[in-house]
Amino acid sequence: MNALPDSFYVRSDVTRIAKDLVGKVLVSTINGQTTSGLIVETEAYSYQERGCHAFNSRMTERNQVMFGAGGHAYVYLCYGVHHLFNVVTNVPGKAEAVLIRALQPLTGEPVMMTRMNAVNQSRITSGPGKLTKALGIDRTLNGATLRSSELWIEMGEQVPLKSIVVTTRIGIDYAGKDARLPWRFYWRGNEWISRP
DNA sequence: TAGAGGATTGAT
DNA sequence: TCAATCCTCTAC
Repeated sequence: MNALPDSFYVRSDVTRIAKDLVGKVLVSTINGQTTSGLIVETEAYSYQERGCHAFNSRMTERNQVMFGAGGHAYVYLCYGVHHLFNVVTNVPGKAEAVLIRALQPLTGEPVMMTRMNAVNQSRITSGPGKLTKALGIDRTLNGATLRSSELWIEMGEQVPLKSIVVTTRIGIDYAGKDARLPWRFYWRGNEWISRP
């Protein structure tokens, strides 16, 4: 394991971290089975905007992990069906996080395909709800450090800024004008992004 | 304590 | 276009 240091996560610019995470490698070892993938799509969330569960620094039982130190996992259940994985950033008290929306599989593809009940590996990690299932991530990892033996993020490829597309986030129409913030980032031309 | 709705997905 | 599915949050 060669996990990114806490200093990577404990920074004050969540959009910068979201951009920096594109090209990094997310690794899980669950029940002795290792799976990993290149991060190709992310979204940033901050207590300062309405798209975020912690808007206005409102802390609840669900989102309290976001109020802790950067470098931990925030995992929650969406629509009662899908687990979504976020990376908590910034210092304690400043609730910010980066949602990992899509991966390009690197290792453990057979394990992922089994978990996904898939006959081929096409698009098995192209979406926030899919990649958590493929990597075996669920709410038992909520609050876990990203320097644990089960879940961590490593250096991957250096992605030039011009290869990162900046656009608006998906599925947060309820956020009003904040839904138009250019806080979604993805690797230009990568076939594993969740949608164009 | 009841009721509404969601940072999605896959099938119709 | 729509149902699945259940946890969380809000209002009463």
